[in-house]
Amino acid sequence: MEKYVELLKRTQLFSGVKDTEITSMLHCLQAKLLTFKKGDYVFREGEHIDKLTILAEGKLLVQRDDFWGNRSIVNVIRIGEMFGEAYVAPESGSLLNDVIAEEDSTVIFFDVRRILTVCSTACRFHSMVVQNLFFAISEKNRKLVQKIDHMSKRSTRAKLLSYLSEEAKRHNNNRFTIPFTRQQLADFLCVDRSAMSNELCKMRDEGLLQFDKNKFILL
Amino acid sequence: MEKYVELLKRTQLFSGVKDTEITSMLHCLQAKLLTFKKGDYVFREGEHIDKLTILAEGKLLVQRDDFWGNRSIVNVIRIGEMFGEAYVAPESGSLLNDVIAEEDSTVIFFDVRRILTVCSTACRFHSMVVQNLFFAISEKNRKLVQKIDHMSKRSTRAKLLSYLSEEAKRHNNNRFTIPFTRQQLADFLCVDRSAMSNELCKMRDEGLLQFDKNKFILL
DNA sequence: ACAAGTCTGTTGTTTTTACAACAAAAGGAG
DNA sequence: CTCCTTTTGTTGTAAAAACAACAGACTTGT
Repeated sequence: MEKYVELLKRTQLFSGVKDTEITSMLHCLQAKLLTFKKGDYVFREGEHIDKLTILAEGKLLVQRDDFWGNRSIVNVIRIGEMFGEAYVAPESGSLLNDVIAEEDSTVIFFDVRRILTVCSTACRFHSMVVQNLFFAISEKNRKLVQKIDHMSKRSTRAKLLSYLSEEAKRHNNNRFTIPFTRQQLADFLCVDRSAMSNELCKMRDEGLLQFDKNKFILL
Repeated sequence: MEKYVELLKRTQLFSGVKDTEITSMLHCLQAKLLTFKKGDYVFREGEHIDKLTILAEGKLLVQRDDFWGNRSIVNVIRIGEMFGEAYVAPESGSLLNDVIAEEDSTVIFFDVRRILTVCSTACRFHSMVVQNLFFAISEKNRKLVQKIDHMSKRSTRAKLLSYLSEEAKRHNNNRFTIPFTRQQLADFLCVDRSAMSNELCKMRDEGLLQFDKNKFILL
């Protein structure tokens, strides 16, 4: 656990909290470390969760398979990112998605109740963490709206352009790497993989962009 | 303003706060009342907002028109509901959507900075409001994921079924009224109106549901 | 009550997407 | 290195959605 203090220091949740304070908060929040093999479920849809998690190693996908077997990827959790913020609130209902390890992963679990119930004596920085959590949920909220914006586009091409240009903007660079395989990108944008692959190649042939695997260049 | 204390008492933000305390908080948060005619912009995409708002009268739509003129409705704000929570955080960037009065509307504006900076002396219930705000953002987050879930469905029919069955579940009743005209529902689900209208009628003919205007019955 | 405008359902046509199937390329395990 | 699996691009066909255009029902304002 101690080895992840450096990582935690750079996360949104512990932003501005010092090493020694993080160490004491790990106890206060009853932090636990769990590992998952590729393909393992971290959470299942329908579960009632009372844990906030930060990813220490690997990669997670927040996704959902519907009745017809179509998969929809809602979000990717990368190292240092969080999952479960939206379920910190009491009466937040059951989880709407599966969370699955896309690679062998290590996840830090925090006790939710310990976060909201400020322990004034032990952790002076508890309130700062609560505020960080607040801003984190706020930011995830805006990201979800952005995703809705991509998905709202009518054609596969428009969805791709919307997503890719946002990634370019986010990286401040027209060269960037996406965290998806083709199938995953299709599941993220909710379109058919082969149709999307086709569209990507057309766009490349038209000189709109270049790509190699999951490295893209917008032109 | 005083006439809306009863309304505010029943909102998520002021849940658990007494009348007299709400009255004093209205000053503390520099509450201001503004009215909008049908079609007026309450906020515009790209704006930097520093106000939290609660709708007192009318109806608002959170929407966005893309390059090709396709409109996407992200959310409806009904009386007592809130907009702007996700932009309370500093550095939350510019607004991603337009907010438009769908009917003549009255909106209460609160100063965001006053909400986050707890004034310990004046308002004992300030911290409760902050917590309420926290839970509200959290809930909106989950609602956005639900919307993504509807939109992720591949066919118009599946999108409709996903949306309508959630509404039925939310109302605890297979009879319910939706807050949309056909065009708006189409914009909300990001599909073509006529195709959707067609699909609705097919579903009715197959005995899956009944409808009259925006009243629906699932069978 | 009337006229103008909006909303809804309906139809036919065009375009796009989904689906299925396969081959080539890349990556991994033994 | 070789075999096996996964990923990606490609194609043809079937299905679905978008688009356009219009008529009737319903609203709204005068």
